[in-house]
Amino acid sequence: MSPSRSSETSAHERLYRNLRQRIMLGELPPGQALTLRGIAAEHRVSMTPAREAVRRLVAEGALSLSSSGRIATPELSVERIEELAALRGLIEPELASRALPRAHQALIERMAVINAAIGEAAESHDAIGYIRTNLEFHRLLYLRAQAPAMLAIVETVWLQLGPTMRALYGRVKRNEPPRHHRMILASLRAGDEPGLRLAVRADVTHGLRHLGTT
Amino acid sequence: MSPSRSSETSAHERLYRNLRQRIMLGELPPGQALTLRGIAAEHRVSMTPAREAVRRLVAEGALSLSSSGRIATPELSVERIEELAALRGLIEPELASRALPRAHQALIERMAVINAAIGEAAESHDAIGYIRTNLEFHRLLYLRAQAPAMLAIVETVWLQLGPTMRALYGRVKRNEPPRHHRMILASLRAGDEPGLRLAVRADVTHGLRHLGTT
DNA sequence: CATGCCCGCATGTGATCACAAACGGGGCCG
DNA sequence: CGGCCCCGTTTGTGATCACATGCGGGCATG
Repeated sequence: MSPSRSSETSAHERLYRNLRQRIMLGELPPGQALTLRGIAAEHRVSMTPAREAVRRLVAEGALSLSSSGRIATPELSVERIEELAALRGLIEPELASRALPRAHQALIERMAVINAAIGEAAESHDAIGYIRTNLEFHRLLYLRAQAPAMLAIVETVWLQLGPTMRALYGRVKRNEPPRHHRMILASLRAGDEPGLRLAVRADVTHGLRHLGTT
Repeated sequence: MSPSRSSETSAHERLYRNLRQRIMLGELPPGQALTLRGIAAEHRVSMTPAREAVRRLVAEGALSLSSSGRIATPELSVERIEELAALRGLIEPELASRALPRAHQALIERMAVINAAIGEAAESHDAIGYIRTNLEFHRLLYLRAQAPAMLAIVETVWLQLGPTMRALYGRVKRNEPPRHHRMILASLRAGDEPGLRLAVRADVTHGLRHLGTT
């Protein structure tokens, strides 16, 4: 076809990034149905790149296939959510700990700025903005850990939790940033490694705890 | 086309499973080049299912694409290997701990049998058999943890390490099962949770430690 | 004999077609 | 009025084709 848009990356890569971002930020509710032809048409490409992007996202747990092959965002069971939260609680403190020696003042200030943005998103009840800035807060720290494989796995977990997080934060009306973020920043400033691990673990575990109200 | 082989699963699923197993067991050395047409021809299907299987494996880190899209098994840097080993050391003790309360006598005996098979594979210098039985030993335990998401992530890590493990075990001539396996079995029998965590962590960390000889 | 260029072929990407299955709505029967 | 069946249509799967790209071997050149 005419390469009207001469983007650097291949078509399926663009579809993949677009879908991945929408899922991770919770723009799609759990159980949302998708079709290959719909995705393809939306991006003005044929079914082939759509198939590859979907296949990739299914492999990462960001989408699920019904027994007959229909595509939808996953509807997570409570057990699975708790398991994914446990994985976050296992890996993220490790990433934070590895990032701590490299976390300079400038980084901490940038994190504080993002934390303020989280507060703004919370005040205006912007669920997607809240999720996005919250993930940015964590990712900015973890990038300093110089551990790409660990970060990739954590992002996969975030991806799987995306639709559920949206449903969760859409219900719980927050007005302020997570309380543990201040503890994370304080521990970073103090160079307090055990405190940082605890703060990160608490932050990660806390948000996913009130699920009994489902 | 004529559905000559009426297998239950779709074609790309069969290709995926076949390739995944070969990679995880270390049948392919690091840097081994593959082609879509080659994979397709080997399984008597068209390129389409081969593409989807490869895409899925790339998403899991089992295969890597060059900048021009060529397919090969990944050649891991030492840093990445250490990171993946750290992930194993983080998650596998947790899985073992969760499996412990459900680990009955019958399970422990089956693990002991597999451990003997590991010894046989080691004696006959059967690298692939060694890797396969070793993973079976761990998987059999972790299945009891009732934590499918964690198990899936650990298996992804195993998958990424597959070609490297082959290169590793092919060089180091082992003659016996990993020494920490006896500690794992003993901790299981004694119901000793902290000991189990330590034994698993040691087992996982130990095997990947002697990399300086590269 | 070493080195760099060049062309042919292998390879991945995307589009399109054919087909089987299953979803779902409308109508029929109890 | 409710439940069930049936058929049209949507949807995923696999095959095949056209094309751009880049790798690699062979030849010419210094």
